[in-house]
Amino acid sequence: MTASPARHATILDVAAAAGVSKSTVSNVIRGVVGVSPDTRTRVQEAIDQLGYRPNVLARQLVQQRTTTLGVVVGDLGNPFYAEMAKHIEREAAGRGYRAMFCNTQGENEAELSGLESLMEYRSAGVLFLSQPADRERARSIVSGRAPAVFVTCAGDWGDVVSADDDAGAELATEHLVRLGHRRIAYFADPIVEDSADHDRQTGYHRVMERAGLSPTIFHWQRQPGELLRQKRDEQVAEILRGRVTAVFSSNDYGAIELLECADRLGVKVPDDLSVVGFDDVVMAGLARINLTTVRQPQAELAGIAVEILDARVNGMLEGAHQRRTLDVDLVLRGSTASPQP
Amino acid sequence: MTASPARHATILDVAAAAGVSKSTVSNVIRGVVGVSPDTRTRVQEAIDQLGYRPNVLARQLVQQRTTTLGVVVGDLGNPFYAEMAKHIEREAAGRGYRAMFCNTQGENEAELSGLESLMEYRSAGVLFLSQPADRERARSIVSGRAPAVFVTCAGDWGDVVSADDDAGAELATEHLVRLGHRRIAYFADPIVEDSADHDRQTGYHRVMERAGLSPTIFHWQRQPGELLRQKRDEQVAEILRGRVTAVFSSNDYGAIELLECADRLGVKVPDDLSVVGFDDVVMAGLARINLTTVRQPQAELAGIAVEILDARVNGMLEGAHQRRTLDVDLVLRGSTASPQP
DNA sequence: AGGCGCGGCTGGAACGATCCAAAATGACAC
DNA sequence: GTGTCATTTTGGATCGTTCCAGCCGCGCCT
Repeated sequence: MTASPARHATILDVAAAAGVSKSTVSNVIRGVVGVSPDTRTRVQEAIDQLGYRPNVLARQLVQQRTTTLGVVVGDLGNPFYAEMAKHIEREAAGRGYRAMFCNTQGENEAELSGLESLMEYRSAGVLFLSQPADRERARSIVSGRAPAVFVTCAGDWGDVVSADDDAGAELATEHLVRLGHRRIAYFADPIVEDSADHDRQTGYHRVMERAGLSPTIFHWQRQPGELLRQKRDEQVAEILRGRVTAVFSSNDYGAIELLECADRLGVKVPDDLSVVGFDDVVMAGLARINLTTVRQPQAELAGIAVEILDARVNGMLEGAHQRRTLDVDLVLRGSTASPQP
Repeated sequence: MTASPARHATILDVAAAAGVSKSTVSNVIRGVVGVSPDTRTRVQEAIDQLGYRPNVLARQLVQQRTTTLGVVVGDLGNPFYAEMAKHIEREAAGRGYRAMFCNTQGENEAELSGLESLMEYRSAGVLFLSQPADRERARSIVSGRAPAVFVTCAGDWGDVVSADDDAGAELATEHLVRLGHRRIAYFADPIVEDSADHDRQTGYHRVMERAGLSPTIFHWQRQPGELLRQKRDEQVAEILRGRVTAVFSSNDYGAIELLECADRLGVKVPDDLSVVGFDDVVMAGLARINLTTVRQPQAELAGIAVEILDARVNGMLEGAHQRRTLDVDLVLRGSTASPQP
């Protein structure tokens, strides 16, 4: 049970063992027609006996194409991205791709070097789960080398698959307006200035205007480490002092953060404050969180994204970038109610 | 802005552009000494101008080793695994590896084909984040081809990096005993029969015995789809009828599940029922969850796992399998209290 | 002047597959 | 026995690198 020599059998080893040429072994592996049944079984036996596994590197080198999908994700620790990553991995595997993840943690450096690395691996395509921070450089690294698909984020140099952020924001904001709220704030995401946020903000603005209400945009402050919690509480206390009675958060992550602050500050949800999120991560459905939110069809988003990327890779889809927008639903839970008089 | 030809420049293109041989370009790329500064800058300019990126496939083919780490994970949707995946990706990237994830969703088929695929990619090593279901076949696919490291799970054919599950279970159970609980149940994980679960169960048993209490083991039933919630509630109601006042769950995921059931059944935590988890996922620290749990040092686990794998890959670590066990802490939160009289 | 050493550069042989054109084989008709 | 044709099988070129042995030119020592 010592360390192994890690010696892999090659196609030549198999050929020798089966008494045929490497080409014949190759034909068997690839399942081409025109190999006699007799030879086929003989080769197959040699393969099994040697535990031969074709070297994908060599194959991809000669074929000039890979089955590697690069996935750039901002934070796998964020449940929404983790869930999306899961779906994407499954979809990719289902179509014969392997997913290579780059978790950038919002660091520009990590993102760019990750992308370069993905290109060096000759990834067949790149999937962005979060908007690249330095979009010009990201573009110059990828564009012209691999097709890109942006999932739930913006990108003007690739296909875009996203939920209907604008409509979702309308649903959420209208819900709050109908409940009778007048001072409704929008909590933007601090980490990325992405299009999802932008479109949600647009939807929010439109509904507010229609209802004759004045919008309030709130940005979480980015603070490192220990100060974070206290700082956030201060921020939230500040905004609540403005007698805001309802908040629409750009995403569930922020909404849950807000619920935390509210709990610490002794603000009752939904009695003193209504909160609506966006994403519908699994956690939002927990009885203890019970967050009213806008559901994004995660599995469908992942499925369509990989489908489009696959089509691009195989040249089945040429020309202008696609933009697919999926419908969203408002999921009513316990974090919203009519304001107290 | 049309679809691109996806043509990559090769080392020969660079050589031609710089007026040198491919070998010289290769020397520049690899940063070997013995290239004149003049030539170096000329080559570098050609590289920049052509946007040349070395083809990792070709390099790895000739070098007979890759910088790809395969990561097998049961469920990226599970926060604990997602968080571990994040740390592992970061550690791997820090050491120059790229992580290829296989998310198996507990399906044996997906696991084995994923492993075979990882071997076809000639992954330098394989990291198991969840115990392989079919360990014999998993072993036969990987063993002798790539070193394996098992993180927070069992494996007798590779290095093991895990938290001190036994001691953690003791901490958790002792905590409940000290609070005055007599009927303390252990909730095992349904999905994997893994060593983490096993060791935690052992620690639980020991403490129970020492305290002269009789152990109760509870297994979540695996039920697909809609029946799930109702079925679980029934199960939990059943166990509570046995006048259990405290539960130690094999992991946070299950503990949070249990909190859910308790909420639905109108059982008050911690008044009617104390709950202790294991892992300390981020979610456990939310005020709304507020779960007393055993903290696993996730980042350290990931760091050491990748470090060991790296050492194996580079032949710096030969011979017997290592077993590293990291200390854990009990994190006291609000889900535990003395039993009501 | 000739030999030596050395820094700088280069050509060619791998690596392990694919894939195509061509060769081998065999069956069958004449 | 020879020619034709379909079916199998094969050799060799190729993909883009690394890496090693060897080459070239130049300055220096004797």
